[in-house]
Amino acid sequence: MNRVTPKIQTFAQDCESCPIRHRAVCARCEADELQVLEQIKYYRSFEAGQTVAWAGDNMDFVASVVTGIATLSQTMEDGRRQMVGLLLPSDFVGRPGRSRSAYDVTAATNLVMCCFRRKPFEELMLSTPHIGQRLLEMTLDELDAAREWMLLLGRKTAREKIASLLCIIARRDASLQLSQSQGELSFELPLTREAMSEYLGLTLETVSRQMSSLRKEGLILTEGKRRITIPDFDKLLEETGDDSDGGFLV
Amino acid sequence: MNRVTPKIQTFAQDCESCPIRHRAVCARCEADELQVLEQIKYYRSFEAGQTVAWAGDNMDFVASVVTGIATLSQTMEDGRRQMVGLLLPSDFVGRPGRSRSAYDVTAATNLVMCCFRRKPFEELMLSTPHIGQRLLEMTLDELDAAREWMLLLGRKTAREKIASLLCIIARRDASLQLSQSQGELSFELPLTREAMSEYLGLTLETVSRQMSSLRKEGLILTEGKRRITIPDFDKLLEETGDDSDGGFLV
DNA sequence: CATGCTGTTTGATCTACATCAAGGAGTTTG
DNA sequence: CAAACTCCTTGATGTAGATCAAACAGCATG
Repeated sequence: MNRVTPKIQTFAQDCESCPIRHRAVCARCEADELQVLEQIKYYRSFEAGQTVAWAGDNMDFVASVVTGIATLSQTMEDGRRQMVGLLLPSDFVGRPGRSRSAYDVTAATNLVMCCFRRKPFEELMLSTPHIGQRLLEMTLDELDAAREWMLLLGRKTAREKIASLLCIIARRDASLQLSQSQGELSFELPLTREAMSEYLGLTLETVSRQMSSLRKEGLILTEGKRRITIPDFDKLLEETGDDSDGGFLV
Repeated sequence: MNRVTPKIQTFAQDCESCPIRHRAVCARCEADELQVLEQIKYYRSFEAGQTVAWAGDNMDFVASVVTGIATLSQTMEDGRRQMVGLLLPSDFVGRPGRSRSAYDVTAATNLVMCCFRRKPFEELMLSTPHIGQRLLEMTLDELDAAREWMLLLGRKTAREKIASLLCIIARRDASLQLSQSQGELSFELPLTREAMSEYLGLTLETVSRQMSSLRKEGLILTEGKRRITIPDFDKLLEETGDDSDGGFLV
């Protein structure tokens, strides 16, 4: 009973050609739509730390992450920051119509995005119901993730927050590499301590202390600053405070 | 320059007949769709405190709030609770397909919901693109609200949290009653101190203390336990920590 | 090879909020 | 109209995590 994989959809089952959402199974792509998408799409690369869009920008494109990681953040006037979303490969950003809120979109690692110019994309959406359907599914998943995160932010301890984040990243990472040894997971942390703290509603010092504490207790192993190995995933999962079968998904 | 109203869509502009979303302007209702919706809809009433659906239930309906207020909560194994959504009249609950997460849905006040049986609703959605469109818009708004709330949960002080909540409820309430004296808002708090604490990630004692503190400073006036009057909305808004023009929407 | 520079760790101290505890105000109930 | 209930307030005390501060590790730079 391996609890790591079940909830994970791997790229293996994906529709490679659907640029909207590689992650999910897509059996509805039709040639002419894809052709239109082909015409309005273009790629953009960003270096780690570069800003994709500032809060308040009128983004003239919508995009999906091809490789790398981007973060979605809000900032208060006095500089307090809260990350509100983590964009991993196949995740989508941008919305039809106006958003009331404004987020910074920042590359956490080197990043490649597949962009679609907004206007033609919106037109395509109107004429192609299933693209709207797809976006609805994705948005509902994001909403679920945001609400899980609200529980984390509002009620979890620092230790539980860290454990939760590590489990989520490990899960997502494992879903990309089909090879994984039983129970043991190893991955490169894509976030600095500061970015983690912004995500978890903590300070970077607290993040560092909790990481050290997990390390001392043998729940995680580290090589250098970024390489993390989880010798026993289930054991770390117990530290998250989640129901044992709660399937987090970011 | 009245900052209270601008972001609020009033019922005045609403399409009364569209059961999906009264709040937004709907110019796309077509007779035959409405007829189908008519056939599959039914009303349910709940008393304050009653549970509409438990976490883990397979809800066999989707629904929109007609009158009253419902809350969406998650609970951890050890009983820690976090409210993740507040459903006000015209808000929608339920989703096509399965949700990974499970929420309790509870009536905070007496509640009337307009329900649609799930199966036929989903079928209607497939055959009627604009209903999906509408749901996408609503879901994106909810996602924005959830993300605003993440900022609140992760980074705001207790005082800022209370001020934010009061401003949000006052705004929503004002949008329902067209009559409002300049700057002064008065409303009935639909939540107990405990419910507020669950929403804000605080304890009920802290909520009570902060309310008292705001009262002592004259930022709010109270009659009994529930009636709140905000003599100067802008002043209270300054306590929220938000950008002055940040338009919260729940 | 010193000189930064960026990201991290660890320690000492402080504080906002939680926790524990008691009592009050407004109801419903017998 | 007492008893019991629910919801709220206020006080005393405890603590998780913030803040302040110093130093270190890995890298790039001149």
